[in-house]
Amino acid sequence: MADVARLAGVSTMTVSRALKGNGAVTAATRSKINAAVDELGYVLDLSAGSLSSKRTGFVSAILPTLYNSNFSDTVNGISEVLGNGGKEILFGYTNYSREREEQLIEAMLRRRPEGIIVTGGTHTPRARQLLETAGVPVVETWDEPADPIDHVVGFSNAATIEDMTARLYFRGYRRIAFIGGDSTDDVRGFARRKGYERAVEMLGLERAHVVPLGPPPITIAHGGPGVARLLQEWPEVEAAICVSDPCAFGAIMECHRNGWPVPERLAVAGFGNFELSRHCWPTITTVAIACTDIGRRSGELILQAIDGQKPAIAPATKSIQIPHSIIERESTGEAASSRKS
Amino acid sequence: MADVARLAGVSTMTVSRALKGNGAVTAATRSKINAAVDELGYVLDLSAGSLSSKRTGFVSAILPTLYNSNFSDTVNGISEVLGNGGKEILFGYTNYSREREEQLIEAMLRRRPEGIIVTGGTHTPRARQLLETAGVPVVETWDEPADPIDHVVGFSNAATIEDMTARLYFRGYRRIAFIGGDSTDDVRGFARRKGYERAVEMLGLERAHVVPLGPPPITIAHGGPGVARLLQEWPEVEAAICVSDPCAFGAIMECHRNGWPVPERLAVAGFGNFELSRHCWPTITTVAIACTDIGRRSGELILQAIDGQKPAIAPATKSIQIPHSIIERESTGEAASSRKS
DNA sequence: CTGTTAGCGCTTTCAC
DNA sequence: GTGAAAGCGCTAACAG
Repeated sequence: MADVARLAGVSTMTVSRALKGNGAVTAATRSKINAAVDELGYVLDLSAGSLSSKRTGFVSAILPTLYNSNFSDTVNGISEVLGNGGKEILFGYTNYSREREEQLIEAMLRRRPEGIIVTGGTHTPRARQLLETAGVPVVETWDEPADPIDHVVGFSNAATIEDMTARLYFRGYRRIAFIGGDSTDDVRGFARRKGYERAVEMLGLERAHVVPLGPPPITIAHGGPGVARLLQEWPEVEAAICVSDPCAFGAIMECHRNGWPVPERLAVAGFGNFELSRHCWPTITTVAIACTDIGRRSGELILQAIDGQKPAIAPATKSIQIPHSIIERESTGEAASSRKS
Repeated sequence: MADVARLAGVSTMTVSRALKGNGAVTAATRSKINAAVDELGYVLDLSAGSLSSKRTGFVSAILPTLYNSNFSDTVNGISEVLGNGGKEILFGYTNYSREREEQLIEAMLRRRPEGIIVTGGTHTPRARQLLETAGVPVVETWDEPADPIDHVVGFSNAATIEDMTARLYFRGYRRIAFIGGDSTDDVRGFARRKGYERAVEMLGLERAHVVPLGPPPITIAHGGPGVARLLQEWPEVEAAICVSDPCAFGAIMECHRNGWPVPERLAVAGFGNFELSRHCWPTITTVAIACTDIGRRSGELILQAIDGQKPAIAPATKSIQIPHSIIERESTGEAASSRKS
């Protein structure tokens, strides 16, 4: 920067102001500086700047996995808002491990993020403590933590599947099973299963049946074996709710393979409204969440909190509810009436 | 850090050494320091450290999209190797826009990465210049650039589809179409289409037929309309090679929907060996690339180059070829013989 | 094995 | 609108 200043015949301070755009610099000096910048191929060094300004321009975002377009949507939402706010995002993936999350949080804290977005409301004690004492706004997403650290942008995973179960009941299904959601490592899948069980109880259904799939990530590959096991364990089952759309898709493909018509032999529903489910044959009934909005709202909250910190008035902790909706498609269609008739 | 040093009764330099792990520090002083760190809840500030040491610990990785598990695999490979090498990764997504890539490169350069991994070998002139003058190792991946900037970890997209076309020919198919690959924005898809056309010519097939899908990203949604249009434009077609697996999947689902048996009425092949294709019904014939290896090798190259720079001997620019293989599955199975008989 | 000194490249703060 | 001085929090380099 000193070189640029010398070449432009000004001080480094003026160069700094010109490059940041906001500072008050004459058009003339500005163009001289730009010329010098171009000639030297100079690129501003933000790491030096952030040391001095005490604002790194980083926000951390920690998510479970790269391989889930629901989370990718959230990432997109975060990027969109924070990008416009001039922040860069440091992404980290936990692979559904709380220990890994703790490590990631610690690693990111070393980069002095101005805000932290995490997925879910359960963390290791140390992770929680790190987040609480980090001194920057924290947003927990995709869940409704019992005891929030700071801000929350989430929804009740249990409620979504309660709704789905009720909807299947409404369509005439009585023997409804759940595939997945047995591992506490997948906080959200676990909550969905709980929602299923609660709904079964409230609707007074004869039986709740859960097919365990083990620890996450649950992928397409889990659906086939899951549905095969379900039909063996409970041949009278009429409908299966899968912990997620990819799992539902795997289940449906297995049904095709075995000549079990969907939804006539077995209705299948998923979660997440993945692209897959819209184009699959049959199309898959699912729970739609505004995943991108989760990211956007989280980003907005962080941005506000960063700005808000300056007036020495800590902005009130916010909890934003993201709505969900049941999308009924072919995989649970007309079946109920036809099977009854 | 001064606080920690005071509490532990040592100098900041000793604290710095203890915290980096490598420095020579007595076990006794080290434990005193750790105690002080824990008591104060101190977390090292890497941005300050990197200013001083001139090593930021960052490596940039720029990819086309979040929504493609092939690239996610590459991201995973990069993370794996660079994580072990003590580097953090700054990810950026271009959404297949070269302008966006240029912006990303510039933004990342401001963070002084120690290495840059980009996807593909075509960049805007300015982007190319930025990469060339960045003074850090650059790896181009997923392609075989005609004029590489520095290192390359790639493969010939054209060759993969030449192979696929030849394989279909070998299986008896003669009327083979290609779906997608019409947009120059998708460098790799475009190359695949070129491979198809070359193969058609070399095999002396009667006709090359390409169904255009427009600019990327090409998703599942494109497959259905693509195949419908193909069968209308060229009813005699026997096999379709899709620019990617998701597209092939969409095509197959459309076939189901219309009662066109796959592969009996139309054989379908894809690219990328997505999880989808292994579990779909029918399973999808595809090109498998060692995507994770692309990431791993790129990471290794960067790591070597960073180390190598010190001995003042610039390490030779390397070009690593990633192999591909054709995986034949049900979507192109037995059809040829049966249709001939 | 530990401490001292200097300085990384920028921005803050204040003066003009 | 521009400049000078000081310092952000750490580590390189050297001395002991």
